[in-house]
Amino acid sequence: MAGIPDDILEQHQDLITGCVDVLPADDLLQRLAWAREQKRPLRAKLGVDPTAPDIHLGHTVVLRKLAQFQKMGHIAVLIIGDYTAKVGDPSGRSKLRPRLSEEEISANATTYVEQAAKVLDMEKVELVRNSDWLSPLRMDEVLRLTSVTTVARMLERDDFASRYHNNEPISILEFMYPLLQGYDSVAVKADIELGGTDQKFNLLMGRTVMEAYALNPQSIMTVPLLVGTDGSMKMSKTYGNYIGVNDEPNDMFGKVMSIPDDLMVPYWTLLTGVGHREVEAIASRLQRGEYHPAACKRDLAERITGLYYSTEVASAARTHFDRVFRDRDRSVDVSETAIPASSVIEGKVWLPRLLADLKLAGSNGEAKRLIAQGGVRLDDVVMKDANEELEPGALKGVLIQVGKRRFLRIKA
RNA sequence: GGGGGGAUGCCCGAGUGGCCAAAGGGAGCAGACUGUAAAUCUGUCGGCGCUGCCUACGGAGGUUCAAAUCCUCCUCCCCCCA
Repeated sequence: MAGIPDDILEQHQDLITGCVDVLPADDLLQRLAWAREQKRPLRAKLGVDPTAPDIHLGHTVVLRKLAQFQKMGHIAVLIIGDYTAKVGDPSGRSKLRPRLSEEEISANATTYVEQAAKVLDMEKVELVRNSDWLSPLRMDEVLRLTSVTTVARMLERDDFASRYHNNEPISILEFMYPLLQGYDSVAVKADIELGGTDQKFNLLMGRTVMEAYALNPQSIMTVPLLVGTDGSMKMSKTYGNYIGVNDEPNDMFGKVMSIPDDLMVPYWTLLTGVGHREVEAIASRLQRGEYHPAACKRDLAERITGLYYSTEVASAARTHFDRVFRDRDRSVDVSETAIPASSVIEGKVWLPRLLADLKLAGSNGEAKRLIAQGGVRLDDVVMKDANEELEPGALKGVLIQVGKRRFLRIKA
């Protein structure tokens, strides 16, 4: 690349690390160089629909990418899709999305911004809502939008195509979504739009729309979808395989520890902000057996926890984890509770009911199964009899353990 | 507008009158093992103090000793033709 300064090349390398697509080829590099020459920052757009109240680490992957632009002096344009949330993005969906109410959307938007602040410098973010420009659109403008593409092109898209072929519903409304998202790019005059790989179609549609509006079509960058703690499906609250940015430190640490080993390197790459050279070093040391997987995962968990809390808290979470799970030290801070009145019948406490009442089991039946499987301990003694009747007095101060990680102490 | 197909447990998906609380897989949970809440293996997986009872196979009725399975109507979805 003649005439492009080394530090721009280095910035470019940093930006594309972790990305799946950066299109068109070299466009980003040209823009970075141009921005340098013109002393004008680029406008990097990220649109998010406030469809869920909590954000998890999966959402932070693209936020971190946006934050990188921000750190390089470019403008992070964060669009809250309060209008598009009502339409519902069909991306990756096999079903129609439920439409959200205004109240839900606005509440979600608020918490989203709060949580995004853990990754982005919100002081410098250009924060806008797309209802500002989408809501007043006139019908003739909408029709102009619908004419920029064709049904055939819409149906090229994977999720539409598969739904179409699997006899699953696609509403016309859903066709509007990519067009509206593209119109957002027109409204904010985006140089670059970021998104997950599932957004590729929408991002490319943004280029089509921008062209139709006589704007220089944006560059697009996609980041991988983060695989959740189960190791197979994308991280999502509905799959229950997520790590929330608001999770308690011990929980966050523990959840990272529960990921399959194969996920360690992707997590280092996408979630830690650690440079790509360092990640490569970690990966090769792991592969050569110079870095113990358990140690690597602890370091990862500590690193991630530290990004959302202080390094002291993260280190405490590590110590806590080691004591409770590795060293099986039961004596650490376990919450205390009284015996619920509903558990005491005729002066006796029937163990399965107690476990169910304390939410340590979903039902009496489940509690009985847990006992039968040897998963219930009272003060470290495995309980074997599901019909155990206990005196309330004898339970005072007793540590109840269900499975490996659920503990509760009865108040003395 | 006409014709045809479909809706099953958290998810996917078998089941076309009794042996069905419903195969199989996934997720979840537990145990063993360990490097950890990885991996692997085993068990479990609607509720009820449970050799039985209750609730459940889109919704409401009906037939039958007996219905996820048959009939009627309704809701929603898909396909084909126009």
